[in-house]
Amino acid sequence: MHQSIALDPTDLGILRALQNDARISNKALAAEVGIAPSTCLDRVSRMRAAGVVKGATVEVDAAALGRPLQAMLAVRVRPHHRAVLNPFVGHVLKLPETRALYHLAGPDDFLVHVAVADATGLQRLVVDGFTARTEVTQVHTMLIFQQWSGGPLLPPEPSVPARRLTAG
Amino acid sequence: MHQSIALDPTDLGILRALQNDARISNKALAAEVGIAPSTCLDRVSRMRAAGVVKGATVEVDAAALGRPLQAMLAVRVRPHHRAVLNPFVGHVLKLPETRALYHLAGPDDFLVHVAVADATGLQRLVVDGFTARTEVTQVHTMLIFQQWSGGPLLPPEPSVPARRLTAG
DNA sequence: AGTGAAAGAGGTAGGCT
DNA sequence: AGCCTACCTCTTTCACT
Repeated sequence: MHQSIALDPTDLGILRALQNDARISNKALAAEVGIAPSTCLDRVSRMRAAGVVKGATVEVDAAALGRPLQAMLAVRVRPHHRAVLNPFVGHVLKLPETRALYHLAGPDDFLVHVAVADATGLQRLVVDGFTARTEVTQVHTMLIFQQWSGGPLLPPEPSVPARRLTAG
Repeated sequence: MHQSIALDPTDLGILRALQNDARISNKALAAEVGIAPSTCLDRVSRMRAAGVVKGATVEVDAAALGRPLQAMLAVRVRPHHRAVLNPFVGHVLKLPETRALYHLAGPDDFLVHVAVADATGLQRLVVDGFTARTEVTQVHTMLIFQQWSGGPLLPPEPSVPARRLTAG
């Protein structure tokens, strides 16, 4: 871990392809970046070992699962002690409605991305899961109308042929 | 699309396993939920066709790619016309720094999750990519200290054996 | 709908250039 | 380091229950 590896344009091509479709076969991946399958396997293994490539996951349609309503909750927690923050984080991650959690710098301490069945479910989540807790001083609920994901995550300045980077 | 399918506990097990590791082999997946590989293949195909399971993607370590600084930008856009919103969305999705984009109900219209190399990169992104645009009236930058992802996304009330659900 | 078997394709390791 | 080959496992189809 925290290992330093150099990513050349071939590695970046692999990264891009894997982010577009994590289930691509190694053979097809190798063909796409123009190397032999065995070489490709080695490249991917090294990027996995370095921590550049982490787990693969499928995207699931929240609406199709009966959770068509999504929201961002901006939460303020007091006091800002580890003894308070850590249990709060653990609690939020245990909630089945939680999709993502962000610890922020700013007036709002946390942003929680949640998916619920309906307005009643959202109300119950906010009241019972957040404002009921003594460390939570404020919750702002922002409904999500629509969401998009950005393109594949790549290094800044893609024109540079090879950079020494640190995995972490 | 928008097809109605029933998800039984076996389907939910498949969903959970695929969200934990999208690259699991079909054979291992079938063993995990206790069905034959051919049956498992059929289940996954139907969930893909129904839109419940969408594309698979690998998680990439932003810090390892030279983008260790992440932030949420709360953006206000005026006026709220499609002729204004659509080009703004297109612009944001084209930025290489964009990881996700959310259209919200509330005083802030959009939340943009971005990953940059350093504070200078963040400043340039905010100034050149957002406040420079005439439709953008305000940008609040919130640094992300740490982030977590929730568990596998599953239907509400998991005790119900089978529900009729709508993909979309 | 679920299964089992069989043909075909792909993954993976080792040695070589 | 990259590649080729050979083995071997897995995927996928199809007839059957």
